[in-house]
Amino acid sequence: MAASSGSLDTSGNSHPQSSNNYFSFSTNSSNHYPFMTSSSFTDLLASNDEEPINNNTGNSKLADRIAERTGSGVPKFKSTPPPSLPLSPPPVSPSYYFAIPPGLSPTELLDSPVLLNPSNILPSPTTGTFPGQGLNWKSSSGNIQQNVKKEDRSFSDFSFQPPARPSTTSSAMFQSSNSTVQPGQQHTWGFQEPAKQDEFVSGKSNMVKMEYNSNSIKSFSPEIAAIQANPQSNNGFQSDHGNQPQQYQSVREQKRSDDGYNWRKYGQKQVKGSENPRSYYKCTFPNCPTKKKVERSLDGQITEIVYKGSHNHAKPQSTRRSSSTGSNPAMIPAPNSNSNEIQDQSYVTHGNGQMDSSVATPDNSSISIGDDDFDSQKSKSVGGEDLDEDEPDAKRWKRERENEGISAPGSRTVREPRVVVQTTSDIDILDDGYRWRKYGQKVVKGNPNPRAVITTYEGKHNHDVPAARGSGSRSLQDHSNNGNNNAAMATRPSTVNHASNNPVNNPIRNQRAPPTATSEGDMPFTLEMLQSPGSFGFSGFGNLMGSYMNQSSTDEVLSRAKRELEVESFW
DNA sequence: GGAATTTGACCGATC
DNA sequence: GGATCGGTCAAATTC
Repeated sequence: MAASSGSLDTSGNSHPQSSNNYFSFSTNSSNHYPFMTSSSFTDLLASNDEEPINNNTGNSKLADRIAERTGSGVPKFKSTPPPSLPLSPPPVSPSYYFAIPPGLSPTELLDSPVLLNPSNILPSPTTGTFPGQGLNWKSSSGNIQQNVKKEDRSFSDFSFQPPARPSTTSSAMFQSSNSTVQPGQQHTWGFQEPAKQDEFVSGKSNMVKMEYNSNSIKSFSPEIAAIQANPQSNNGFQSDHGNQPQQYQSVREQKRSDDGYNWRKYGQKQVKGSENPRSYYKCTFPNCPTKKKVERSLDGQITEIVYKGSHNHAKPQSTRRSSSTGSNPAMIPAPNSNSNEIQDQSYVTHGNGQMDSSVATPDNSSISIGDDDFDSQKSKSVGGEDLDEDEPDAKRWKRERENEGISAPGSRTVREPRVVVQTTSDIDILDDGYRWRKYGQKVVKGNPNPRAVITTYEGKHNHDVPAARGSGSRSLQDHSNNGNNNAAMATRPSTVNHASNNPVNNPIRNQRAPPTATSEGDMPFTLEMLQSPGSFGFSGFGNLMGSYMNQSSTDEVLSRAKRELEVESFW
């Protein structure tokens, strides 16, 4: 099938054989899933040479446009071997990814309606808070002007904190600085070197001093935050402070979570289809049924977190964490504090200062970071000396990956961490006419847009669209059905937020195809969704929550797609 | 010595 | 009914 990553049919035609109809980076007809393969961003982008993204505009290739905009060319996660692994500076300055196109300020970007649709923002499954609230992201574009200043403040608050010294306490991560972002100012992205990381996600400065990461992490587990702030974080970026001795926490040191709860590891298993060991944790609170699964890459970085169940107790005081690891006061913000604007972005924080309310919701929510691409992909870090502690299997994995050319020695394949709150009952009828049970939602790490949504479609419907759906969706459906079923799948989603089309933000493009996906028809694919109707459609700032917008016509989709493509060129 | 982690074994679900 | 897999248990180990 023409399952293509992050695709949107902007041509109005459904060509099963032509995956590039859908904003796809997949241009190789023999490989419709480049992001699931060893292809690097560069490869993928380069592939546009053959089959440029079909935006019907004849625009320059994305890679070229990126290069034009940035002057730096397309980041080469794979093809450009890291100079010397973890301690070296990133091949491309993280700030590079924050290049704002001339004439467009961060504020303007944030003012994009796509950011502001609160209906699309789900509460944290563990905190019940709404990430967007913390950022004061407005739900109405009509107030943009009035709120510009406020937006600016919020933006700067969560994002562009100058790097503090590594020894700085984690509060730096969430400090609610009122400093104004200087457009041209260079900021590190939270690749802060952990002065010390004796907690899994300790509130160290590295944890979420992630100027860059804050965007993509703020709504999620601090584990993720820590991971992303980790110099070895999944983006393959490396610390700007790379001259410091490597002080990454050991596996054992990472056992504790700073999501505010205490967890006890009760098992670990190597799951099939993933090279990463999966650890099982239980909440240590008596009778609390909450569990979580954590997958780590071989270098110890979390690639996925799955929460199961909900806490039946308030978040414990941070006594243990305080004593054990130099707790991060900011991780448990004082209610209504200014810093909540940032802290709300983290699972461990909650603007209302209550955890109970939040923990009551998980069963009804489903939020994830990462997507099934990542679930199934095999990419892993293989280039780091982190592998010193690898077990034989890990070494084997490394060897296999190298043999497969997945990642050249010394290079790093990135993988997004994923947070999933498992759910037993979120069913919605979406605009594609089908009833969907939402089980996960992802944020692309490394994506400046914390709300970018990638919806992964897996398999294909074995039934018709349920009746009584809007004409718009029917339009899409009928249209999609003109092709084969597989192609139809690609067009069913009514929205596309191709945040992942952002070459900078598309680590998933490096992902390999899942081993279980043996046929095109069964291959999972992603559609990055445009967001709310009338949205700016800026992929880099798309609304994370709510993958589907209520558009009612294909034309509208196409129109947005075009706009989005235009915006995409910023990246 | 206690607490936490590790890890092999076991169990249930699914194919 | 057997194989496989994910999840859990619990003894051993580590800190």
